[in-house]
Amino acid sequence: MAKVTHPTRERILDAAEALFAQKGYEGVSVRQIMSRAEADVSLAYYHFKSKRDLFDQVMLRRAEILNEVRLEALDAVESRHPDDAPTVEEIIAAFTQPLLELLASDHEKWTHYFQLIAQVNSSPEWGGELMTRYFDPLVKRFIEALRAALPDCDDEDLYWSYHFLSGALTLTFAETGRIDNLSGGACKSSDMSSIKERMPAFIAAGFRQLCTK
Amino acid sequence: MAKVTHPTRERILDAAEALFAQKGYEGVSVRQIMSRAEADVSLAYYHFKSKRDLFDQVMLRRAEILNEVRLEALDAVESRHPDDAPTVEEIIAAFTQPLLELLASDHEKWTHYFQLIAQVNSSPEWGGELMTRYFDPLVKRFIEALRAALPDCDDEDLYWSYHFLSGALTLTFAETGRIDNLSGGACKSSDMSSIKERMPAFIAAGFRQLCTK
DNA sequence: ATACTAGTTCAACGATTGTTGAAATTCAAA
DNA sequence: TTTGAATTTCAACAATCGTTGAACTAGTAT
Repeated sequence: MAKVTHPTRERILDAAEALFAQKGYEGVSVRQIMSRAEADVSLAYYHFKSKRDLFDQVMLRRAEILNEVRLEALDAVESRHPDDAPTVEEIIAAFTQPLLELLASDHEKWTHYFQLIAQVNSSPEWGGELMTRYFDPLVKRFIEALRAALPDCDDEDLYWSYHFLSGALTLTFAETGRIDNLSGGACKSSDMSSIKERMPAFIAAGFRQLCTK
Repeated sequence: MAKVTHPTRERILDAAEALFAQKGYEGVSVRQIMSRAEADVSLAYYHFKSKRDLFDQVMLRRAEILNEVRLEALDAVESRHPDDAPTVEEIIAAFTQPLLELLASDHEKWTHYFQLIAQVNSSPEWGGELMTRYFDPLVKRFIEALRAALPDCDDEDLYWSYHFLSGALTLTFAETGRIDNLSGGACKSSDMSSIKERMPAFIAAGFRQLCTK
């Protein structure tokens, strides 16, 4: 299933991903990317149409993987409930747990990607369009699952709840070091087990509060 | 109390704020800023030391105001509870309500500022340091108030809960249009009364879930 | 050996970047 | 009216930007 892609192309994507995540799209030059990829500048324009195309391919590469594993996780939860609906916690966990597993498989690269996503998500220029383009079909499936777990919930409450989830999630996985500073070291951005224990519970409680009764 | 500042300086700050919010620090040139401010390029370096200094002053200008009004809101809530502790909802509302009031006073400029904050907050390069620099003292006061409202809560749960709040809050006030797209128009990013009704309830429920017992 | 293609290198383009020094202007104080 | 400081304009600097065309190499198929 894994596509056969050129190794140089992958190196360029990795370098671009890391640098875009750190400094943002405009904060990085094609030359910096190609220097990190240890390849000539013009190779960027052999493998990609433009800087913007390179950025889009960075976004797309892991979005496909992420959507796939999240979908599997949701399917798994639903097949465990052939009759009744899964709980809110189970659905939220199916939404977040795959991120933790991907991080465990290759922390560095996936961290870069999640940092990039966090910045894209909160950018007024790109947030609305790009997140929609890459993640909407999957997100809509999750929202449908949540609707089933929360009968009598109206759409507005559901969408706003998901929006709050989205903000909390993207910031948390961006590992900005903010919580490390704020807590004086008591909490660590990179402490994934802390996140796993707390985020689904916190978010599920919010959903229930807003979407019940 | 309002400082006497040069009108040109304010115009530059407004222009920079709007453009930084839209395209990010590196996505905007000093020339673009000064063009929007309708002033000569070199005036930027008369009123500010550098592009980076201009950025810092953009951040600082409204941070001072924001910290002030939030502190007043927290004081007001606490003085309404001379004996017992305020509820979690009241504290969260004191944290979010001032943003709504500032938006009501000058929607355009404060929206730009909140968009900027959202991007800074989720940037791995700046998020940790800048948010700490500009908002830590106030945030720590809110966390102390929350601790009083949530006895037996340990620090880790408290800090992680605040972190989730921070992500949800900054994304929501960035008005990226994401929820408009996702909901097919059922929800609007700019619908402040929807936010007012839902965010404190959602967040407070999360705090209680994590920080109770 | 020849031809062809995919991959790579080198050098350069016009445009734009942040920044600066000096000259010109404005305007209140002396 | 003259002085002097605050503000603004103009022109330019070296550096870097995204992008491109032409030449070169490597490897495969004829």
